[in-house]
Amino acid sequence: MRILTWNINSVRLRLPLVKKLIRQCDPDIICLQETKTPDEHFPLQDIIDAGYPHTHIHGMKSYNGVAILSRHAFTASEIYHRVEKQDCRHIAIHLETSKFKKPVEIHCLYIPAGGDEPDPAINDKFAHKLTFVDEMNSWFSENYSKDDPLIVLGDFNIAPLEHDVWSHKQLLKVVSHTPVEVEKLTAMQGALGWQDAIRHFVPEEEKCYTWWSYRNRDWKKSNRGRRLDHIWLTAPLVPYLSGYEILTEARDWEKPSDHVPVMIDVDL
DNA sequence: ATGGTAGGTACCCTA
Repeated sequence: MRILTWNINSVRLRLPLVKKLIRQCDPDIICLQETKTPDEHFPLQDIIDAGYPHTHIHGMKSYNGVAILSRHAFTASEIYHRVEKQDCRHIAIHLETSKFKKPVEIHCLYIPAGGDEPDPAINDKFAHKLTFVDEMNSWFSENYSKDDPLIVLGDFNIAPLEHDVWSHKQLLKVVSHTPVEVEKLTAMQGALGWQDAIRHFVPEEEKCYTWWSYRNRDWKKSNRGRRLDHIWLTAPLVPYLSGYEILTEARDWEKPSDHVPVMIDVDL
């Protein structure tokens, strides 16, 4: 089972790139963030025709929006509203497997970016981001145990490790790598013992990125990247993890997203 | 220290 996450930055604009991605990677499940469209304008028929008849989409006008597109039927689908907002950042599906009694749940997340100023007292967007991560931490802790087979993935907008950014020192006061948000994400990770599927394969001392800013003349040459997109698994799933890929070349596709697809293979 | 680009929308917001 190949499971993929991608912040697509407008699903309508980049539908041709979704098709290219499918041809190239053939994922079983595609999780998208920043689809930026209400459900009635989501290109659903194109997705179905591309081989993904099972879809769970939750979007809004202009901002945010998440989607799960699957080759396989799922038994349940959920929409969650976070921090008392209706802003389309968290959905989930349940998959029956032969490996586990309980369904495997896949949670697709788009954590708020948090604006520019890393001070929650003067920046509401950063305050929202911190509250959002706290709420995710307590919600997962209250509703699940470490023995449940769970996957949480998406654009977390936080690069937690030193080598998840091009310069740890220069980004300490830059939203996405500040100690306060890293601490909250790490607390959430610890609560259910989430395993970072990418760092399962890539040593922590090795640079690893999934996002490069548009505001750069040559993203590849300067290589000022950050690892903002993540796939986490609970312990029961880790033995079945068999591979990963970060599709860095997608940053050079025509009209690219600033994020690249991240995927894992799990033998389910 | 500053400004750089992109997408959606409606003359500005978010990333």
